[in-house]
Amino acid sequence: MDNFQGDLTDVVRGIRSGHMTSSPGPPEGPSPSSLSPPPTSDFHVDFPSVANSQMNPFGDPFVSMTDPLLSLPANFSGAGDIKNNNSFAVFPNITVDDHVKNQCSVFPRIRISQRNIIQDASKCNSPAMATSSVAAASPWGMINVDSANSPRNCLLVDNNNITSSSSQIQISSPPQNFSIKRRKGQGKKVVCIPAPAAMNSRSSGEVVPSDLWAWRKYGQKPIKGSPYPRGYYRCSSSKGCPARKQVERSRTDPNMLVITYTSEHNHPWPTQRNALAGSTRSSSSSSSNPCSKSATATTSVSSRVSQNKEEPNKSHMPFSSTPPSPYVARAVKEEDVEERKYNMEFDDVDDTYRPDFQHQPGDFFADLDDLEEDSLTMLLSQGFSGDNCGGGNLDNKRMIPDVFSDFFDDDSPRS
DNA sequence: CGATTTTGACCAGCGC
DNA sequence: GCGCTGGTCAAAATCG
Repeated sequence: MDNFQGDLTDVVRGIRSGHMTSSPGPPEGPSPSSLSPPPTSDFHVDFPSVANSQMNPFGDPFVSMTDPLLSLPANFSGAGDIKNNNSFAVFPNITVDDHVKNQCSVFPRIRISQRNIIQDASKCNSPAMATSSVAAASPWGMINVDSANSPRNCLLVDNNNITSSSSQIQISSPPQNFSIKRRKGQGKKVVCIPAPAAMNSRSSGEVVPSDLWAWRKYGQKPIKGSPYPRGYYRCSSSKGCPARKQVERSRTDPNMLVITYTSEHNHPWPTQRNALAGSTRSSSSSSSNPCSKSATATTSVSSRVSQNKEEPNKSHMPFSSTPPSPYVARAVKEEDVEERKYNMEFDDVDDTYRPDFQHQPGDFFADLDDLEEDSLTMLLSQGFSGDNCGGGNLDNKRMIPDVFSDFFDDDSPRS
């Protein structure tokens, strides 16, 4: 029925069209226009380059992984569009040359130090976001926030102050927000992201942001007090993986999706076999060939991401080559976290979701070079539309994933 | 045919 | 104990 969830495609569309707040929502739901704008605040978001990702003190294997929610061809006007459309994401320019030079993280990962978290986020008012300090991460993003000072933890991007040319982007004054936290006492990580409008989904119109893991929906329930249903997903990347997530709209802000992650993945990134299993139908398993005709312009980003997942473990993922897995998802003792989080120091990142490594970090980070490059390889090989698949149009051209092709059908510059 | 989504039923936890 | 609520199960439907 009515789901007001969204997937990356819609996020992208929303960003592109400036309709991030256009999600329909039920009649009884709060009107987006009635919502108070978030406060103006300043903090920094560091987009780690390949170099600094290698210096990642957190040992986070995802640090150099790409963030589908934050990835778009910047040349679609990049900051300009963001500026005009109240978008939350910042998009890197992607070129073949960038790839070759290994200078471009296709999906830059946002990391916000707690010390940089705005102290004036009081206008952020999602109840779900209203508890305790948090440092958590999804596979596609990690943000450490101090909610002690922000009832609603938000990553807010300034319409007026975005610099995409360097690895550091100053952000302030947000129209949209993005936050991650752990729900008190439940061992959960809550992610709050702008809810895309349901524009291209399956029958129900349900669309869910992708986060590189393969999720299978196993239930949906109406939630008391909320006009929006909650979707229940489990990890389908690996059989027996306890990872769960719940996706629902914020009650107070229908434009926000609240994603609650429960339990940790007990496996590396999806294996090739299961990545396919976890992919959505819109991406045919036969489309390992990026030029496959089965890949249509309406294929969701989610499915494409799932497709991409099958690549990493083939040979490039740092945890793919050495069975058993070189890393296991960290089993967080949430009770301990709960006890600590109110006293968490700004530099305390222990609460951050991250995997443990069973091999030398240096080995892992050495692998990140390949990983970083391979991320783009995957995108280039799978995410672009047919014309680019012929191999003849790669010359320093902006490569535009066909998942974004809709945005360029009209007046958007491609080069 | 295999995998996912949908959706009603079932179960457990909690408060009264 | 009862009712409410949230989380999960599983059969059917759907899709590529």
